[in-house]
Amino acid sequence: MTIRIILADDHPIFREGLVNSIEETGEFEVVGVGGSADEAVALAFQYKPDIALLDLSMPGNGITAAQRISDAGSAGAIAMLTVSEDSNDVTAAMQAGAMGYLLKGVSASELREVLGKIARGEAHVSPGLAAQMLRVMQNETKPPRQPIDELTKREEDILRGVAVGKSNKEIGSELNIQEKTVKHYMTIILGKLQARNRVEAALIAQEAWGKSQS
Amino acid sequence: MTIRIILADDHPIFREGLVNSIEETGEFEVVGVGGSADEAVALAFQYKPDIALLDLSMPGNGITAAQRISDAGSAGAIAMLTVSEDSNDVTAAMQAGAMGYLLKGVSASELREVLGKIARGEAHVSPGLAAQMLRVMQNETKPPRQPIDELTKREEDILRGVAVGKSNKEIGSELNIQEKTVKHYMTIILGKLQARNRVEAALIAQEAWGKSQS
DNA sequence: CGTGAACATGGACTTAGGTCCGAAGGGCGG
DNA sequence: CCGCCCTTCGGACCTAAGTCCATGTTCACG
Repeated sequence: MTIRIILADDHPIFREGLVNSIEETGEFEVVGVGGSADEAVALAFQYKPDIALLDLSMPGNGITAAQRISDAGSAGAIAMLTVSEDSNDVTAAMQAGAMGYLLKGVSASELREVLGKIARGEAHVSPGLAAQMLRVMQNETKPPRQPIDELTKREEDILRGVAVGKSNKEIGSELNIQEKTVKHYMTIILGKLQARNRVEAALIAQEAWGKSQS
Repeated sequence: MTIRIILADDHPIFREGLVNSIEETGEFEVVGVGGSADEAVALAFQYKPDIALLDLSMPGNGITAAQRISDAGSAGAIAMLTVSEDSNDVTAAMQAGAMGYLLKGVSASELREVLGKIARGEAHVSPGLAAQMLRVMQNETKPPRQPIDELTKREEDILRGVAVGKSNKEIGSELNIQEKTVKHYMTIILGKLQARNRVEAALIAQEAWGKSQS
């Protein structure tokens, strides 16, 4: 009983190497080969493979293909194949229904081993990537708290004006408050940001918020 | 008379596909296969191939390998193979002695055609990449002239102080000039940059010179 | 040699920025 | 109800920033 696989990758030479690597022990059979997301979805629908092995970055987007195949229930399992070690890609792939995520640098035997696991229902991510994902998830749950995050809504409104070089008078006019009030807020803002003057505050703002809208 | 080739790529599956693609018509013979820059250099030295086909981004850097093989005269010609369409990579590869630059998405027949040209002494870059390189080179010979580039040395000194939030007095002290002189220069700088105040000038400076040294 | 550019400074003055004290209204939570 | 925070504003005042007029020296170039 062979494990039936469809695969989709837009690099012909790699695809050929892949087919050979997968089939060389007779344990797996590649029943369909495509070069884009659309072809992958059609092949999955047509062949109902045990595993759909998809390139992450092919035309039409591998993750989109994974999502569509998963939604349609057209494959027993989905695995992604890519050079990307970006944990965002891994997360996105898993959320799209992939049971596995493999790097293109794997050897043929390792690839077959992982495919076997996936066919048995086990999820797989390269160990290095799994550790990286864990680190990223931990960092994301504890975003660093900057002084600029402690500003009130009004204070932020005013700093945004300062960050693009506007005078207190101009800011007051825009926000319909007195220049005097803007000054008052600036004193508070400078204190919170530990900035000595508005230039420093503007630079801090730009650093934190990205490019100013010049 | 077959064309003898060594190839180096750190992805085993791709490498296998590559060997098969190259050898399938009998016109080429892969005499050596490696996975890193060092292996490529050693193989070239050992086999003196007609063509060394190198992956740009393998361990030890494909461009470095190309340079070493070219310096040693160990191969008739060098060709790079990569996913990168970055024209800086193309330029670097060519400067390292590569006669060809191919994208990994090429078909097997196209690959063989290009290898044949290279073996005959013709250089080859994918047409799209060649056009992109031309555009980049044209842009580089005519760098856009920014107002900030029109500042005198002294004006720039002063703007650098302003760009990190320093007062005129502080800048004067650092540069051993009067605050009065700094003010004078600021008037000129603001005029040249068409900035209304020092905050705008600081933002322009940061935009042009990158991050301020906070 | 004459001229222009770059660098430096003074005077006088106005506007902008920032600080600190004070006051008040509204909303929210204990 | 009370305290706290947010928002808004006034007064008084001092320093910083910016402008414009003027002057002078040095250096490089035609």
